[in-house]
Amino acid sequence: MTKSSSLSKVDWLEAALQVTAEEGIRAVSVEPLAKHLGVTKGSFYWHFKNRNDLLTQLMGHWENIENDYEQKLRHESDGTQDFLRNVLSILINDETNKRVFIALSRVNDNPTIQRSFQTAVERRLKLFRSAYASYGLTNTNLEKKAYATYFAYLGLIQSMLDGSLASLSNKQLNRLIRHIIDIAVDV
Amino acid sequence: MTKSSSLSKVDWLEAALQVTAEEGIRAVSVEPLAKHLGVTKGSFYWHFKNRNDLLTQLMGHWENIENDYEQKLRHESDGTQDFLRNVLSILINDETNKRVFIALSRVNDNPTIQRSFQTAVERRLKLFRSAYASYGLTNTNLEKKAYATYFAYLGLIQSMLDGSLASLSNKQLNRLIRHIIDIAVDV
DNA sequence: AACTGTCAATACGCTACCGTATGGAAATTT
DNA sequence: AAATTTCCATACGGTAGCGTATTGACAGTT
Repeated sequence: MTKSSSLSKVDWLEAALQVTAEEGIRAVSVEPLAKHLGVTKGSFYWHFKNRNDLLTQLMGHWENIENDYEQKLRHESDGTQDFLRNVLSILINDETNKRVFIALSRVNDNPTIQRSFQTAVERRLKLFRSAYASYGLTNTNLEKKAYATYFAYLGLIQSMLDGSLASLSNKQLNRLIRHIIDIAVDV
Repeated sequence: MTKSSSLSKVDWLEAALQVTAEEGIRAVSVEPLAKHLGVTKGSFYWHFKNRNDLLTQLMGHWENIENDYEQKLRHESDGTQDFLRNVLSILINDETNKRVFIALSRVNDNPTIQRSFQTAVERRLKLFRSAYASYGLTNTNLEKKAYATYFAYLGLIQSMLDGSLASLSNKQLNRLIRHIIDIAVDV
């Protein structure tokens, strides 16, 4: 950010992603974002057609990040015993990933973002399906287990972010997370 | 709404609750709401101090509704075998309850609403705890099971509303819901 | 040194919403 | 019937954000 005198498109996208994680998509607005980057919106409208253009490109950026993420995950532990455990552990503990995913889930007035979110949902379901397939599950058993795990994952990360688990100590929270993962891994 | 020539505070609260369910808290705005009720905001500011006052009173209204709800639930099936099954079935199938609960979960800029949401979360956890207590669970086993069920519930209803389950047929969806409830009931 | 392209500042108009001030009609009270 | 209260309309000013138009600084090119 301070490395170059003039801003690139990627600088804007990364700032936008950060704001998304911290305050949600609605807070990704051009004037505040410009102020955050220390410029005026004159710069913004040079790089982007309009706000919606930014959001669309932001979704592309995010999907690239998620692709790399998935590649890494699969490359590291696909087919092994703790593939699912690794996947869940990372999805649950990566603060930015969690926050962006939940932020996207809250959007209800932007079809492009909603499609991106559905892609992200499908990606997670696919990860869970391949894990359970490697455990020998098939057909509806596999589907049911994949969805059950997805719901538990979604409910958990959402609760971690909305304050519902604020009364738990760190130790209790970690035990709870481990328990949720144990249930998912247990077939 | 057409029953009386002039509006009462409750008329406004119910309209606000409906908008909350349909489009979220952010859409509960005074001028659109007035238009929806066929009046101007002159009326609104007679009934309420400001928008925040409306939201605060809306939370009170909602908590009353939830209290009645819980009373009814407990009165009907507390202590019986299918208490938990009834609770989940109702929480999952009542469209308005679901939508309002999720709408409240999305608020991150209004402490009053956030407190109301936490109260609603706590109410659901308490229902689950009393169910599992009647099944003989205690201490951390009871807590873990209550949270696991809450996460599954939250993940499910959220997915029902954000379109993640749109590819499922009604039959498939109902089977999935039944499966989630079965898991919850199975101790 | 002049030219061109890149990035940004400034100024402007527009929309949607909040909140206030004031006046008025209808109902209710006295 | 006069007075008061209840409920609402209208008009106004203010803020936040979007998007456009114009100008300008600076870097690299020729």
